[in-house]
Amino acid sequence: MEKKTVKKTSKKAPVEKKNLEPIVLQTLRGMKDILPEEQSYWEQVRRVSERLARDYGFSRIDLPSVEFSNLYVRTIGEGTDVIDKEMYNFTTRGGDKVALRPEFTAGICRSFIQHGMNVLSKPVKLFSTGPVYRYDRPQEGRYREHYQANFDAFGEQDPILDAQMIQIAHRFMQCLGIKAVQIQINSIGCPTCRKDYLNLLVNYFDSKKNKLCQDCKRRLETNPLRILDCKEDKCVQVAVTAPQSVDHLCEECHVHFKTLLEYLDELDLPYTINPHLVRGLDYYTKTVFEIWSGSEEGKKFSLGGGGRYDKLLKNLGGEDTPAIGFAVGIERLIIEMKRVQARPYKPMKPRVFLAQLGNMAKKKSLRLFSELEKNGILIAESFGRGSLKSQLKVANKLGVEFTLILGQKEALDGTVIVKNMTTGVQETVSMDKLFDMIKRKLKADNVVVYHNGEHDTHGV
RNA sequence: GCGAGUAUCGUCUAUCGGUAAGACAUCGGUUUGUGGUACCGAGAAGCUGGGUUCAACUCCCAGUACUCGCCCCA
Repeated sequence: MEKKTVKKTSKKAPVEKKNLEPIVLQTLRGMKDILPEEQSYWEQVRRVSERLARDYGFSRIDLPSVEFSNLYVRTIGEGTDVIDKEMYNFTTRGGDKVALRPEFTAGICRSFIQHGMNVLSKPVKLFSTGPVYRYDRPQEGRYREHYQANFDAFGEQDPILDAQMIQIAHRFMQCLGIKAVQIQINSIGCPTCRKDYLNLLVNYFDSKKNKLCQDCKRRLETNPLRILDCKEDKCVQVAVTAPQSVDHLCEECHVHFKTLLEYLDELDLPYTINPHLVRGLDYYTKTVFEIWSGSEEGKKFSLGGGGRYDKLLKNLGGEDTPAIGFAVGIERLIIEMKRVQARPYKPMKPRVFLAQLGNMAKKKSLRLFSELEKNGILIAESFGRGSLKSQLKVANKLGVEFTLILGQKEALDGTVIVKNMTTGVQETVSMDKLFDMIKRKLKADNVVVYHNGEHDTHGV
């Protein structure tokens, strides 16, 4: 057998071969590993989102992370930051211009049309979750790759759907233990009434042009709605007295909004009408909303948002289909969960540990483990360890209630030692009685006190 | 895209222009088939690249990453 001298590896110069660039052992900027210790939060979000999706009648759909760039450009709109500054665009080897999805809705609309979902009974409710990508400057709660949970409903224009969507978003937060949220809501009308409103707005801002910041002077040309959303002091001043879209809705949009508010009142959902809420994507019509974290004072940030996009399907070449949707940012939910000390998901912990000693027992223990697993007994092990002592240490740290000890002697006799980790009492039982005994003991459930009085509080 | 700050073992934190220290965690041991404590031991770090210097982890510059603010958004 050849002996190898194991060279000490260093993360600085991992590759010694010539002509190879050193591997950078680091995530890309704005991208993050979701490590095991974080998973209890993620699991909780997954469980809540999947349950709500099911309960509110949404079918799951999973789409590629990559689509033709122009799908996003056409839906989200040129002139938006998402498209102009934040898209992960690239060209494939075949020459296709594609992009990593910056959001879900565009792809879902594409899929809806492509697969003729317009023939399904309405509303067609679709739930999706996964990573989305924006090439942005990372900071807390903002990553270049981040996860969203996304809900869309197609084919129903009744504002009751708007109300239900907001209800789901709100329930989502509640179920995660995030109680203090604000629902911000606005209506930006349909293309018809928005056109008139925009004229009014442009006239208004034009008359106060010299009081606006540089960006907003530009926005006057490109995207006047966004001036309402500007955080510059002077622009805020000007925007306060600007005409509001809710005051200039056409009859239909007005009724829609009014009815929605009635539904929300009926649901006892507290909302704030925010005439400056405009959202950064061009496809919205009528209802737009966001869910903000936090109470009155303190920092607020958007946990999720969405709105109606009644014209988008038609614009993409599909049948004229009203639709509404929203997305929540999972990383942001988790930040908020931690802030309010919400409970993450607690996975089942093994209550039995299997220790082995000696070659023969080691072989047998592999099978025994598997038999226990097949019998639904969640069990831990540390097969790689040699000494019984070190295995018991692990067992102790895991906080199990029983340890099964399988040694040379037991392996020969067809028995196993069952050790109560609380009392230290142990007994030898024959293999064929083992499963019943374990099950009985675990059901007894009277073992809660640890022998040093300490509770294992691996909460996270 | 703009502005500010930060960068030392896996984590947290020291020190120093001249050999980088500790705590937690990890692994091993304290007579070999028995866990909590204690004791002993081991492994483990100066983000990268330049410059100043006899000498740089320390000072300077650049890059990178992270954090914060703005923009925007989830």
